[in-house]
Amino acid sequence: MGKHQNTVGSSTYEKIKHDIIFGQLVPGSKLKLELIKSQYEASVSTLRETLNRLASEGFVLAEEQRGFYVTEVSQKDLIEIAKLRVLLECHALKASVESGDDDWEGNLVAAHHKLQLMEKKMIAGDVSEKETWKRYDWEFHLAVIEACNSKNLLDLHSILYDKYLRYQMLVFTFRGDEAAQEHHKIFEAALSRNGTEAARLLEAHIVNGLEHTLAAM
Amino acid sequence: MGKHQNTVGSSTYEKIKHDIIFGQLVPGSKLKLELIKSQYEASVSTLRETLNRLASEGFVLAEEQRGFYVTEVSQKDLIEIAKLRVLLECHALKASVESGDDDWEGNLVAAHHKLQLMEKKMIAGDVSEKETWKRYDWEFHLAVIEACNSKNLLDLHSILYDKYLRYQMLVFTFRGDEAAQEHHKIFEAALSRNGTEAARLLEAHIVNGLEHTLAAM
DNA sequence: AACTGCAATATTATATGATATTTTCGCTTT
DNA sequence: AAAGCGAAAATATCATATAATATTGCAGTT
Repeated sequence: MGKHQNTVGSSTYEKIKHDIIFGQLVPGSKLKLELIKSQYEASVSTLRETLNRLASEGFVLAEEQRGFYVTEVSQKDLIEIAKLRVLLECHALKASVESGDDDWEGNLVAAHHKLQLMEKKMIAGDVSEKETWKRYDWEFHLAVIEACNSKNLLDLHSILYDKYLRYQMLVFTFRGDEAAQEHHKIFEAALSRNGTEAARLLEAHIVNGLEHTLAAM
Repeated sequence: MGKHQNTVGSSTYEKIKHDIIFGQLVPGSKLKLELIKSQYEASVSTLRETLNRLASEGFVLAEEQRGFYVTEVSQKDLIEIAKLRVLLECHALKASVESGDDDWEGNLVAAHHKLQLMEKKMIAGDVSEKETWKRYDWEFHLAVIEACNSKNLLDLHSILYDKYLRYQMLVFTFRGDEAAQEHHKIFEAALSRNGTEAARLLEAHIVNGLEHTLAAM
């Protein structure tokens, strides 16, 4: 069967990135090679490859000859990231809404539907599936902008989304019904091809999330 | 004398990145580890660290278990990069012009002056210092946006600039007087704190460069 | 006694060569 | 042609050696 099996490298990459985003690895802490070697069951070389990748993306700080550290968090950094996300995601949204085809619409409807179901569960009090919710939120936001026709833009956005997510996870408190309604409005505006309005709503959505997170920091 | 000596890792990173940007390593070609090992005088592991970093930044394509390739070039990719550069650099410019202080002005004046001198030489026919010109062009563009107050934005811009530069180097033909005049106008508008006008000029500058490069591809 | 500078030591990061997997490619067979 | 089978080549991983940094302890000074 074509089940492509992962390399040690790619799976430790996923694990460490996950642990940084979800706060298992605390901001500013040192990633001593020998220590995380046992933690992640990989050799030093493999870990260094991983940490170098994460350093390029900004999740890890690589200090020449002094080792690796989990990137620090700060209010200033969060604000920068939120602003950049607004800039890139709104831009991508407008392009996407303009050129999205039927496949795009179908995918968007599906993503919104799944997210909505998940949000209903969470509003009802079931917070057990934090990670699944995160995935659906990501898939929805991606579905909206996916037809923007720029791989470069989608790649940059993906990293920014993860950095933003890290802050949300840091203070994890679900915005609940509010966020769900914002998603729904963005969805409707995008589907009716009103790019300007959808972008306005998306900006508000991100800024509200930012303020929510800042307040909890 | 605190001249901090470079690690093998960081210097091979610089070398390989340089060779990709300046076309010594041709787009699409395979980077066989044993082969480049002798070329760059580093061990396999060290090279893998480097190539992983470059893959994160998009200069190298890492194919799981199949090795590394110099990222392909295409007109579509160039257009995407130019558009993103416009989006990010113009945004940064406006923020920078609004909040730049006296240090910023001083630095900008110096950078513009040096660039201008270089451009005069090149217009006079001396194309020997391509790399120095590149550095001054970079320093000028950076000086303009440096006061934007967002490290995240500057980091993203830096990578985008290098990707754009790679295309310029690929077809290297100096735009000469035209580009020099555009730089000068951007400089004047920025210095007189006219952010909107400066952004308009910057966009035109990038788009003109794009068209020049596209035409030569 | 507290402080400074220096040397010895321990710890950690970096780099390498060797080994284990996996893929690629040419050859044979159907 | 297409599929199957190895040998050769390339990649991924590891354990270890080397080089750098941090820490400790001690002597000399105030």
